[in-house]
Amino acid sequence: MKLTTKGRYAVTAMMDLALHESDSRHVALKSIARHQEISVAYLEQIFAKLKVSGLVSATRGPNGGYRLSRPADSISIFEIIDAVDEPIDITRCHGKEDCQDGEVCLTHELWTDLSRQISLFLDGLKLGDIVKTPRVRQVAERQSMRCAANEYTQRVSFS
Amino acid sequence: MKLTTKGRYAVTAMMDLALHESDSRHVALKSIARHQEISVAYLEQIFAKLKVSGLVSATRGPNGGYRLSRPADSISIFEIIDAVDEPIDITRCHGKEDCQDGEVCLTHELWTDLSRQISLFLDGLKLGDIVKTPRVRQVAERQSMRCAANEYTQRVSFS
DNA sequence: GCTATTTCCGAGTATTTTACTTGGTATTTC
DNA sequence: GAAATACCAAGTAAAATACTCGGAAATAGC
Repeated sequence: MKLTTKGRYAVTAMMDLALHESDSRHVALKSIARHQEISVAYLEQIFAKLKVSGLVSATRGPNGGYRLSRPADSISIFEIIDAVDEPIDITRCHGKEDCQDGEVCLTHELWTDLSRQISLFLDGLKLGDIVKTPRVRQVAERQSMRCAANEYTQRVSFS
Repeated sequence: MKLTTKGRYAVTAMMDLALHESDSRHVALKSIARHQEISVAYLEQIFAKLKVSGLVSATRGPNGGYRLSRPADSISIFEIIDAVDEPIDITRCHGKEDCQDGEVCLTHELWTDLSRQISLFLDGLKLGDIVKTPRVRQVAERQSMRCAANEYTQRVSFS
């Protein structure tokens, strides 16, 4: 399983959704973009995949946006990353056991073991749990403060 | 910590050395290249780094080659990969906790935890242990058979 | 000494992957 | 009908990866 910034962004964005889970409102990409400093266009790509995987659902139009389609407690980090990043095996043969002349190579099992280990770890981590940690709540708080301030500045300078 | 084919090759090559640990002879890159189907030139790059990290030592000239500088039981897979692959953090901020405006981002701890997890796993795996598994021994056996056959064919076709 | 075999070294390069952007269309609310 | 949003397809610039190439230095055996 590959780990790229895309996967990181996906998890971050999903956490943003999870933080607003109770609001019963949809969250617009624009808002996530502001909070997490990712472009809307890039977020669109990411959310297209998240939607296909059934992790989020969307509504269009004003006040539209995305929401989690399942409770945050039931969504694992693994699922999120798996949805957006190409699932790289670390193996040369893509898990087919034909790394070398149709047979396994010396290190085949090593990489499959490692992959499994990573997957297990990430599958044990649920979005809901992470969002509940004090550290995350604190960061989230900071982010909304900052954005509120920015929006105020914008309003003032436009008037 | 990044995981690329370079890292895979390094581990594979080191296993090749470990398999000949008892021989008290040096193993030439040419031999590893044959066994593992990696070009000598590329192996040279990899071994340059392994040498700097003190994992192997070399002698030049005919019958020269490389050997492990420590017993295989004391060398972890982590050390090998760490020696050849750029140590990527999975974090945006390279572990500095300034991912966002000089502060940590929502997912900072998540990625550092994962990195730690992977490192621990790989550090627990010692070259010596892996080389002792039946599967590896079997694959190694196959490899030397195959190469012996090729060498025979070469000799015959050149004469 | 000569030759073959090996490691050592510095560059260069082709391919692939990543991380985006661009320019539009469709849908919905007010 | 205007604004806000999601949706979609393609293109692109930069970086990383996975190598290759052409030599130079050391060493063993003859």
